Amino acid sequence: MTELLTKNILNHITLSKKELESFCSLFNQKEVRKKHFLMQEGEICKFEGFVTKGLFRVYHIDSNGFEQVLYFAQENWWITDIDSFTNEKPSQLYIQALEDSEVLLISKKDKEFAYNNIPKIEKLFRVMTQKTHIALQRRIIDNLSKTADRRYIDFIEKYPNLFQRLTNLQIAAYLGISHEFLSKIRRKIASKK
Amino acid sequence: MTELLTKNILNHITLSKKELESFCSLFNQKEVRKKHFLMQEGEICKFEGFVTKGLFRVYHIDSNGFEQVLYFAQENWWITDIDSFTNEKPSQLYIQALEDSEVLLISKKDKEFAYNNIPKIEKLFRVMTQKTHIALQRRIIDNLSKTADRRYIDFIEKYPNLFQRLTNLQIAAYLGISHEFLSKIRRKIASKK
DNA sequence: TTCATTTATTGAACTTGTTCAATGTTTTGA
DNA sequence: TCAAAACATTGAACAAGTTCAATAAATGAA
Repeated sequence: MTELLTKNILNHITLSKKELESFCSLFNQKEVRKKHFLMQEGEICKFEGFVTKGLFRVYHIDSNGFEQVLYFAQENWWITDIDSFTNEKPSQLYIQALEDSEVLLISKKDKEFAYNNIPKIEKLFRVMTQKTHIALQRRIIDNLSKTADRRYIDFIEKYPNLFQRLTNLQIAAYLGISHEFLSKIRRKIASKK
Repeated sequence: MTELLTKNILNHITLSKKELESFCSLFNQKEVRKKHFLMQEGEICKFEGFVTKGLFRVYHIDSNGFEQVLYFAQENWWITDIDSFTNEKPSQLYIQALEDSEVLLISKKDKEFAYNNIPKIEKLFRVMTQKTHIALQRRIIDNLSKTADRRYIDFIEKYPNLFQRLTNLQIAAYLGISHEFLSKIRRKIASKK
């Protein structure tokens, strides 16, 4: 059950079998059916999660009622609202399953326990946060410098697998454009081939 | 000389006087004159820096020759190219002083030393990276959901001090718009008052 | 299987932002 | 101090992206 998780961890740092087991035992599995929410705006995020099956979207609804997708999380990805979780304040985000999904959840208390008792866990999350940080910087630059068609093409190339599993509505909300405009981009690309 | 640095650290975590001194002694001061570069594209980022005087911009030049500002760093801010520094690969960023400035620099080797010998330093950088991470997420959502005039007004309110010290060219490069359009936004705002 | 719901496409009118070129203003460094 | 350089503003023509409304296609639950 935690096989995918241990593989993921060993990708970032090295841990003894004992440490791994000790850390993994802190997680609880949860099923989330399609369209159901792992978290909604206003709640305080009580967990950090690792997706073992399915697909989630993490999004925000702005004051005009438009949805912006912060990221998608499929198998082998971590999900949380780091702001709400860390600072124990109400979240501004929704986390919704786009397919029948399964996650392994760790509570804040158990994560603190791990920080204090398995020193390398501090490093694990520093390294992971750094990697996400780099990806976020990249995305900011891309959003500032690239047109929507370029961002769409890049998205397909970077996440061919996600592209298959997502509707155009979801992709448009990630790219920050209307789905009608995405449709026009798709037509333009198709006509060029 | 490291007074500002110690204050900044204690803002994130608690450290004994001894640990603080030991950590701070790993930094070297460097002056960077206005318009000079702390780092340029293609170099491998050898440092993590803490600004004690002046102002820097961290930016990227895209394939069309346009500049995108990732962030500004004034007194009390940290600067580095986290991707280049962490993964020891050529940077895609420029770090330039916009005023006569001073930074405290720590090398990768000395930072590793700190990680291994002052356990809480691991926590310091995890906590700092998390905070930046939250700010980056916020900015992505803002860039996706807000129009340029809104982003400009928000920028002024959030960084009144930076606003005073920056040219409109720099602010436009941060907001992701042309400086001509920023000029038109400014006129519109002024006429409304 | 069916029909209601969600998703995708299209066109027309509109808004937001860019580009280019000209002009005025401020800063700076020799 | 003064000329050159950098910065800021403006207008006109254009490109990128939105909105709204209508229609078609795909999906899903009973």
